[in-house]
Order: sequence, then C-alpha cells, then structure tokens
Amino acid sequence: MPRAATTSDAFNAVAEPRRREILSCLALRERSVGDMVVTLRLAQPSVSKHLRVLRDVGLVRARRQGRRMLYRTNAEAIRPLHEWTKTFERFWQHQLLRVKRRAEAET
Amino acid sequence: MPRAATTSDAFNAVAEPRRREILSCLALRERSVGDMVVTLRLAQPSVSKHLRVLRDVGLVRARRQGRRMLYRTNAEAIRPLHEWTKTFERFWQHQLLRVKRRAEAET
DNA sequence: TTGACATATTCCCATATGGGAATGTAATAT
DNA sequence: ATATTACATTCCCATATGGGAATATGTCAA
Repeated sequence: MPRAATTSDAFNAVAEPRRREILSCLALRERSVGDMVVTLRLAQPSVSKHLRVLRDVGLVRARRQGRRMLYRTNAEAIRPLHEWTKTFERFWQHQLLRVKRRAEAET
Repeated sequence: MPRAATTSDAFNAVAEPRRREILSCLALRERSVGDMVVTLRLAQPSVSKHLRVLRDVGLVRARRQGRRMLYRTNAEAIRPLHEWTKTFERFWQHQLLRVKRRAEAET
C-alpha cells in the first residue's frame, strides 16, 4: 500500500510546504492564479495543481470572474487539524513545567 | 520531484493516520512496541517503522528497558503544527460570524 | 470567427511510500 | 553457548507524487 493520496484529507494536503504558503496567502484575501504565480514564484501549472488538491479537500473555495479564477482559503477546513493538535496542549505544558522545575532546582 | 519524505518534518509525519493514533496513544503514557502492536492491531514491523519515522522528526522519544523499548510522545514537537493552524483561528471565527449574521437576517 | 489571455489538464519520470514476509540484532534466561 | 524474547531492518511491489513541458479548455475582445 502506498502513501495515502494528498487529496485524502486536510492532513495530507497541508503536508506540502507550498500548499501551506498558498493557504496563508489566500487567507488574507481572494487572489487569482496568476497573482499567486507572481507572488510565490511558481510555475502556473504547479499553482493550478496545488489549488486543485486544496480544493478537493475543501481547504480553498473558487469562483470565476471573467477569465480569471479567484481563490480564497476556507479556514473552517483547517479547524480539525487545530483541534487535533490542541489535544496535546496539556502535555507540552506539563513538559515545560518539568523543565522549569528542573532549572529552578539546579540554582 | 516526488513527494517530500515522511521524515522531512512533523507535517509529513502526522499525515499518516496510524502515526496520529500512535502519538495519541503514547501521549498518555510510555509504552512498549509489543504493547502498541496489541492495542492498535498492527503488525510489529509496521509499528516499528512508524515509530522510526516519528523518532526521526522528534515526535517520540525512546529508551531501552531490558529487552523492550519504551516510547513516549514528545508533545513539544507538535507545537509548531498547533501554532501554524492557530494563525487561521481568526479567519474561521470571522466566517462563523458571517454565517450567524446571515442566519439572523433570514428570520 | 479569430486571436489573445487565463487557467486547467495531461504526459512524462524519478522517487518515497506502507504493508507483508523474511531476516537481522540485542538482551535476558537457562 | 544456546534458546527465547522483543524489536529493528531489509527486500519486494503497486501506487501516488511534484515538477517540467506540452496541450486543452474557457472567456473576452475585435
């Protein structure tokens, strides 16, 4: 069995650094593909393909405006990732507390 | 260029569902490999290989106890993911507000 | 209709993958 | 020393990948 498809879920989709850049970029405001090509210095087909993946998992939404396509981030789809990482919050807080205590004990 | 290695960073490592299960499991308490095999119903080599990936990116720590290896989650390594998703928090809050307003306007 | 612009898709390829099976390695027990 | 237990690694393979290049699709303008 190979690795799961990038389009299988948000976790797989955001594993790619370029796609994370795109999401950050499109969170602030709607942008066209050509806009992203200039901003991120990527080839147009690459941008389109990344957007396709992000769209398939619902991380971006698109609408047509004349001959352009305008994309924007659908932040709601990032929330499951946030929730998952959040379940570990108390653990790293415990770890930090332990480190702090150890440091204090050493003085 | 193929997909980035699963060991290239935490984002790629946690893209795999089994590895997320392992992390959740090892966050509560230290466990041996055989323990995980039983709990997650995975073949032993699979568990070992997943743990290897998680170790390479610092998501788990290991120590030997006799003939067993005990693993535990290093929650601190999940923090960057949490921070990244957090940057989108205000955006989904905006979206929810908009949905709420629309719902209220329709009544 | 024809052309230009904007984006999407297809084809190519080297590479990393996860599981299964088999094998290697390390530590204890006898 | 040998056997046993507990993990780790290696080999195999079908499959998905991201980039580059080329091509297809879609929209407007004249």
